[in-house]
Amino acid sequence: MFKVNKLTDYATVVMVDLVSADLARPSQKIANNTGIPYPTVNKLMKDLLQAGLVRSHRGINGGYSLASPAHKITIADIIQAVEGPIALTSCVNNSLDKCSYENFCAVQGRWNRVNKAVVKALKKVTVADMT
Amino acid sequence: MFKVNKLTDYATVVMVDLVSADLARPSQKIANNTGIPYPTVNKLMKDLLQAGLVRSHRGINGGYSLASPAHKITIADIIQAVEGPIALTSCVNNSLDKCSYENFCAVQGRWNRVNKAVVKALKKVTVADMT
DNA sequence: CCTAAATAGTACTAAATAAGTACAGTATTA
DNA sequence: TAATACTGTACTTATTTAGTACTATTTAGG
Ligand code: FES
Ligand code: FES
Repeated sequence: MFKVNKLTDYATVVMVDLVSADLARPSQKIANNTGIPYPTVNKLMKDLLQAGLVRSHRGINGGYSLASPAHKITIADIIQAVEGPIALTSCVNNSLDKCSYENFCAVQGRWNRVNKAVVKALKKVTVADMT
Repeated sequence: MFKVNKLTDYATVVMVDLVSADLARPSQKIANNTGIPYPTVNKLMKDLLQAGLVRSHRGINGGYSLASPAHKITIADIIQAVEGPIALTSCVNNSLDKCSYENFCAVQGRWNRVNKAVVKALKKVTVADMT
C-alpha cells in the first residue's frame, strides 16, 4: 500500500488539537482530547519538537504549543517531521539511502520529477485546512 | 519513511523496458535487460497484467507487451497495480481498511483532500516521461 | 501429438519496518 | 522540595514487504 505511517496520521490529529490551545498543553491532555494513547502522543511530540513544529515548556503548567500559525504548517512538514525526508524512491535526490540499481538503471533520476510533484501537492495543504 | 514499494520502483523500470518492445518480450529477457532478478520480474508481471497495464502471450515466442501507449500509462497506474488503491490514510474514501479512530476523530475525512492532490500529481507523470 | 517455452496462480519464508512500551533522567514552578 | 511534565534512549512485538518455490496451464512448432 502507498500510504503515510499511522503515526503521521496521529500527528496531524495532534497538530489540529493544538490549534485550539492558548497556553502550553501537556501530552496527557492531548491524549485525552484526541483518544490517542498517552505513550504514543509522547513519542510523537519528540519528533514534532525536533522538527521545530511545536514549542515545549517543562515543569508544572508545561506542555506543547504550535511553533507557527496553523496556516503555515503543511502536511509535508508533518510527514517530514515524523518520517524523515520525503523520497518516494531511494534514487531521489534527498533520499537517505542509496539505490542499488543506480549503475545500470533505465529510469535513473526520473523519480525526482514525480517526487517534486508530490511534495508540491503536500505543501499545499496546511494544518488550518485540516481543522 | 514516506515512499513507494521497491516493487513499484522495479515496475516502472520494467514498463520503461517494454516501451522498446515491438513483439512480446518474455520475463527472462526483461530480467536480463533491467538487472532485476527473474523471479521478481515474474511476480511483478502478474500484478501489471491483472491491472491491465500489459498484455500477455503464452507459449513459445510469448511474453509481455504494453497494453497502451507509453504516454497514456501513468505512475499512478503503476502504483495502483502493484500496491492497490492509493489511500494515504485508512480514512480516505477508497481505502481498503477502516480507520479505528473514525468515531471521535478531529480530522475526519480531511485526508481526502491531500489524497486527491497526490493522486493528481502522480497522474501527471507517464511512462513516456520516464524514458 | 509431443515437447519445449513461457505465462498463471498460489503459498510459503525471511527480512525489514513500524508500532507500541518502558524507564531513568532533567527542568520548572508552586 | 515535591509534584508535574518534558527528554532521551532502548527494547519488544506486530505488521508489512521482499524474495522464493513450486505446480498448473497454454501455445508454437516440429
Ligand atoms: S531505480 Fe534507482 S537509479 Fe533506477
Ligand atoms: S484518523 Fe481516521 S477518521 Fe481521523
